[in-house]
Amino acid sequence: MNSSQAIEDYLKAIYKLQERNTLVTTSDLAEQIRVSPASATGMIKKLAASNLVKYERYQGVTLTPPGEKIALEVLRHHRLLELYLAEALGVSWDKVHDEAEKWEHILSEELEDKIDEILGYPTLDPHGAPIPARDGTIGHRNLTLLSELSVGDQAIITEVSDDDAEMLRYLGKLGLYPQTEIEVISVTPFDNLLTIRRVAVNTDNRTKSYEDCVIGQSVTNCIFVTLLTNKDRLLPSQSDEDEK
Amino acid sequence: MNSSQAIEDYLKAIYKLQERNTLVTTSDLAEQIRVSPASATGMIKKLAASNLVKYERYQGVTLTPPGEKIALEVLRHHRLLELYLAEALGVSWDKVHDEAEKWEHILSEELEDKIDEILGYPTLDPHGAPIPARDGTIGHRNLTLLSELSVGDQAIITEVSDDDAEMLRYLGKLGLYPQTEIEVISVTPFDNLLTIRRVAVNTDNRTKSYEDCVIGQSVTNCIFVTLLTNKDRLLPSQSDEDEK
DNA sequence: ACTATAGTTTAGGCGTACCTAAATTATAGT
DNA sequence: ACTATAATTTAGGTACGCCTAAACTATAGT
Repeated sequence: MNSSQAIEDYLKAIYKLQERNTLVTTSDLAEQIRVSPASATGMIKKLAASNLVKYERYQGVTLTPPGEKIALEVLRHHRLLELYLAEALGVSWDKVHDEAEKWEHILSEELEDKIDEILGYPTLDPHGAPIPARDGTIGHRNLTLLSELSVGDQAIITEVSDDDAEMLRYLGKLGLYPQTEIEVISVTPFDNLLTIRRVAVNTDNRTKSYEDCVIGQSVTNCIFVTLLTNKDRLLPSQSDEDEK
Repeated sequence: MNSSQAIEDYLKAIYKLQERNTLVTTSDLAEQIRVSPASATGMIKKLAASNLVKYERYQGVTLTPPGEKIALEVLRHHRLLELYLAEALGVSWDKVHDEAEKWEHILSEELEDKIDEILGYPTLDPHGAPIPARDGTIGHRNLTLLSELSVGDQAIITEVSDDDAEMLRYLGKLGLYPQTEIEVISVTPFDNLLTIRRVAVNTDNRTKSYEDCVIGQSVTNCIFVTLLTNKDRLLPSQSDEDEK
């Protein structure tokens, strides 16, 4: 595998963009990697020449199977390392991403296996993202953004973006971690500010407490959720009561 | 600290060569780094321009204080990582060097501190080499080579070279680890083959067993020892008996 | 259908770190 | 002291991955 760090970074970025956007453009990629569009064009051509991506000028870029394979390997390295750093070395969740970003490119298969074993073959990283398996399979998830919810919706946070340390510190302060149960209390007509009610189980393990916060779009676009259906709902909501 | 991986490698190599040779030449360095002499010259000039080494054409190279500081930091990273890989991740002692070689350049100070703490602030790496302290101090050791010993000499292995995996596997097979007590049984007149008696404490913790092996110069030049004086001697030796 | 603008590519360069081949300098043997 | 040899440096070149500036396409609005 003669893929340099730069190549791995590009493939990973393309993979992540493909998860969300139908079409991955040169500028999307350039922005994600923080590189000029001209540089991205150059690398894309190189990747296409190595059959790692499919590419037609002005038409965007798509991973080929070999390209996706490498992307998933890098992603596996990254997410296993994030979890290892958090669990074994006590690195706080806002810092694991940047560290893992450096380490992912030099992690040997042998060490990866040891880490995987030590962690007990985990499937989710500290931010809730699925860890690809060794064979390159990865659990599919629905990527509903918190910003897409409406008043009264109840949901479980499944995942948060891992690449902005300051954002993660903020989310930590608000208690918005993966697995947290929330309800949308209100939405402003402008700027889509959401008032979120967070449900926390008290230390007695029987009663629950609620805490509300107001968050803007840059935050609600970082948080992925699973919408709870009526059956799943665990707390009486404003909208339920309205229906009566 | 704008020192690239290449710069760090050069400084570390110069440091290691300085420990042994009085004069570090361009070709010594080129050989150590496995680079052409021409490349070494180029990098040396660059290091000299950054005041990391003192250099005069054809006269060899010496670390300046700032250069030595970086070298010791890299060495600290390397040796802490070697020990961490061995202890926490169960990597065998012949493989820790190559892995650490990759990781040493991206280890952050924060993670280094965590690793140091987890390991209990160790002073020796798995091959017996001293780990520089955070402040850049490093325990001085006498680097007597096993190849310098004579018949009848008894010694403790203090350290072995860490950079040749195959050699380390061989040493492991022979049981020649740091802290092992040995005696030179015989030396051949040609090629300096040494017959080494290794002392092993039996599982009963009371009796000792001995095992002999014959090793050549490429092996005896990899092993550093502390010579035992008569007082320290723990087993009756051939030469002691000869003196009677 | 045409033009303004946004997106993309080409052209030409830069810095790092390596290489080989040729020229130079130092050193040791006679 | 001189020359053969070994060590070192210079000269010129490669690959990678980035950059800016300029040229080019595509697309949306009139």
